[in-house]
Amino acid sequence: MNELPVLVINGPTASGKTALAVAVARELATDGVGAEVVNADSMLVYRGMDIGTAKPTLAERGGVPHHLIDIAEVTETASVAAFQGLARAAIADCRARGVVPIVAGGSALYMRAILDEFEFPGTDPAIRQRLEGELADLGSPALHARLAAIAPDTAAGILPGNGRRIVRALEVIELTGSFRPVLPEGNYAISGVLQFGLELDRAELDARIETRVRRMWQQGFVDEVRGLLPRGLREGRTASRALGYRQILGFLDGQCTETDAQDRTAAGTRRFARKQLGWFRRDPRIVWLPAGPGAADPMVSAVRGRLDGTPGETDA
RNA sequence: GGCCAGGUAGCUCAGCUGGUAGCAGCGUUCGCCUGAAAAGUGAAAGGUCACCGGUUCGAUCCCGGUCCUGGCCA
Repeated sequence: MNELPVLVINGPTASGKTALAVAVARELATDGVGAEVVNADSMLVYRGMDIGTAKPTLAERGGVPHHLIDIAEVTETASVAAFQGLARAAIADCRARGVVPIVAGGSALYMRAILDEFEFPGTDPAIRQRLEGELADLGSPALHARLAAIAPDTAAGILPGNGRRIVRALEVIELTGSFRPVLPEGNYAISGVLQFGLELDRAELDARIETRVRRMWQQGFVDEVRGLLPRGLREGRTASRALGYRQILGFLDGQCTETDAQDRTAAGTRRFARKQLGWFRRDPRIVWLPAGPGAADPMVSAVRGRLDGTPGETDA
C-alpha cells in the first residue's frame, strides 16, 4: 500500500527549515502531490510574535498552507501535551485529504511527543500552583527531599536543584500515585515517518544567528515587543520567556541596555542551537543533509519513492 | 618626557606584605530532560600568573630593568 508519508525536517534555529519545507512542498506540487506544512515550533503559535520568532510571512509561505501557526494569545501557556494532540490531528487531517504533511520545527521535545509513543499523565492547575508556591518558599532541595521520601526512585533521577522537574513529579504522584519520567526509546506512534536533519558548520551557524538577530532588530523587534505589552506579554508564562522577547522585556524594564539585550539574545540563541543539536544528534533515525536548497532533492525523491512503492534511499 | 594605576583562563576580573592560583561570572565542550521545552538543570576542559634578571630553601605576590595598556601632568 502506498500510504502517504510524513516528512519531517529537523535542524537548529536559523538552518533554513522553513524555506526548505516550502521548497519541498512546491516541488511535490509539480508532481501533482499536495503537501502542507505542520509547524512544530513552540513559539510560532503565538499571534503577534512574528519578527522575533522568524515566523514565515505569507509571501514566504508561497501559497503552501501552514498549520499550527498563530493559534494562541501571548497570555496562554504553551504545553507539549496540548500541542501533541493538535499536531497529530493536523497530520491525520492532511493525510485524510491526500496531502503530504511536512512537519518542520525546532522544538525537539514537541517533535518527539508528536512522532513517538509519548503519553502525558494529567495535570491539575490547583495542585501545580500550590507546589510552585512551596517551591518558592522552601526551595528545591526541600521539595526534592520530600519527593525522595515518597518516591526514592523518581527522586534519584532528578537533581535537587531542578525545581521544575521536582514540582511536576510531585504533582503527578499526587494525581496518579506514581511517576516515572523516562524518555521513550524512539518508537514511532505514527506510520510513514521520514525524518531529515539539516546540518551545517558551527561557525556558519553562529554567523547566521548573528545576522539574523541583527536583522530582527532592524525589522523592529523592540517595537514588536512594546506592542505586545498591552496584550499581556509580560504575564504570558511561556511567551515572555521566548528568546529575544525575554531580553527585550529586560531592556524595557531598565535592567540592561538595548545593546546588551541584543547581545544576550544572540548568545542565548547560540546556546539554544547547541541544545537542539544535542537532541537531534541522539536520534539515529534522522537522515542528515547539508543545509541549503540542495537538501530539497533527496527529500522529494524519498517521498516519490514511498508513493511509487519503490524503496526510498532513506530506508536505512 | 615625568607621575600614577595596571598587565593572572578565550573575555571581565579575584587572589590574606612570599610556599607554583579562583566551587568566580560570561564564553566553550559534553550530559540530563514526559503538561513552561526558544524553558529548566548538571558536569568538564581551559592559565609559561607580560618579558628578562636579582633576593630567597622557594616567588604571581619583594627588588631592578624592558615591553605594552589606560589615566593625569608637562
